Amino acid sequence: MLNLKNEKIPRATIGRLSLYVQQLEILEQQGEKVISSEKLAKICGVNPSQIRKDLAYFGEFGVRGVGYYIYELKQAIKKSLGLDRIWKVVLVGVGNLGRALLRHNVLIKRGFIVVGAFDCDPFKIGEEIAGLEVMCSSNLPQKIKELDAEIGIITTPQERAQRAANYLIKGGIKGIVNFAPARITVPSHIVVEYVDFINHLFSTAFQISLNQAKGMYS
Amino acid sequence: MLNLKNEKIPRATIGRLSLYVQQLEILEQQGEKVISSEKLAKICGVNPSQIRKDLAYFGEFGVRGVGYYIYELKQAIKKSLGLDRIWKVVLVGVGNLGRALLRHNVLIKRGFIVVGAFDCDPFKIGEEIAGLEVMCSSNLPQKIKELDAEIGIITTPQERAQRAANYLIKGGIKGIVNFAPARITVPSHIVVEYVDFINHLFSTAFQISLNQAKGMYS
DNA sequence: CAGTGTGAATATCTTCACAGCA
DNA sequence: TGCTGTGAAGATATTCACACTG
Repeated sequence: MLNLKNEKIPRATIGRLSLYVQQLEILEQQGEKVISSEKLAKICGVNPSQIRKDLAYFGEFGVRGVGYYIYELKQAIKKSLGLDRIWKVVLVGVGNLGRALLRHNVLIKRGFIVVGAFDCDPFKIGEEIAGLEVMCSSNLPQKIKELDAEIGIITTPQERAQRAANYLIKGGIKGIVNFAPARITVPSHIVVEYVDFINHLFSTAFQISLNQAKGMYS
Repeated sequence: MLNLKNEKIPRATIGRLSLYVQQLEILEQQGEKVISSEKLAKICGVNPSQIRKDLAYFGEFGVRGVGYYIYELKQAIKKSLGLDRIWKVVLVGVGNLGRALLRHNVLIKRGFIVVGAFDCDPFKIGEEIAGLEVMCSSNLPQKIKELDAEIGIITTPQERAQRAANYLIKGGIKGIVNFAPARITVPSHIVVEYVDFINHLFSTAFQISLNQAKGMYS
């Protein structure tokens, strides 16, 4: 159950909370118990007030004069984001990227369990990857209900992304994370997030070009 | 060579330009020649003025009363971003994700050629993936120079990200795209971009939880 | 007294609205 | 006439600065 003040939360805040959770987990592993917004800010590369503001959307988790108890803060953030439970996910498109995600333990580590893998290529159907048998995409609508999945990950090529989305929608999916370089159209009650890592390469290349133009490497 | 007005470009603009390029390429494949900011906006899911403003940072590419010539616009954006050439990239960390990126043709399609793959695991060194022989990470500093790479992609586990970064820095890398869930410290003249797709899953889960709290599915 | 929580100030980003050009 | 390019307005996001508290 979400517990939040009835302000709306900036998109950017959500992205950072994810970062905080990850860094808090690392600190926890290192045996740290308490951290100040200033130190956490340094680790995350953001401004300390930013952190305090971000957290304030959800409640008061800190102790004045002390800081934040790491374990409690992590739990509080996860609860605030609705991450205090397992989310069932189906993945559509078992290419290189899809396989990597299926085998990547980061999903399960963060509470996302892939309960079904789908592809439309007959050569891939039946193959077993990371303990899952690849199923035919056209079974998606029915399987989503059977498997009780709420989130769909699309890792198809660009031209098949919309079709994958259509299957997911028909199955009653609640949210889609789209790794394909294509916009998709969905009913407004379905959440869509786009993951586009090429733009980070573009951005890096651009910034390097800027530095070069400034004569930084000459 | 970059050609831009000497304003500074919003970060968010760069991210969208990447999106425009991809959509323009799709339109081009579909045989379209001209497009208005309004139509492109609809395709990209943004506001038309946004597109015009984004483009205005780099010059005047449109024709009033007509729109934008797709091919010319795409070229102009790529040139503006410094993407009118091939960028040589090295990849460090040949796990599931690293392999997927090496085999993923999207990199080369966008002008990024991986010229070297590195790992510190003796079992992986020597293995051939996508035509590249995996080399020992400790050779990075020397190899980066030999191969003339400018961008490093880090796909190691979290705890080895900083070491990978150190090797890259020693080799004189100009930019780093870090897929590992860890912040890294680098000298200020080196560009760093973080790719964190877990945050999109977090964000999706959170928004679904919000919808549920609003009783949207009840 | 160290460090949170927060209103107020600033900076940044987005959208509007319309002048101006093909 | 239709659509771009752009200043001005509006909306968001970030940072500052300090009152407040354990």
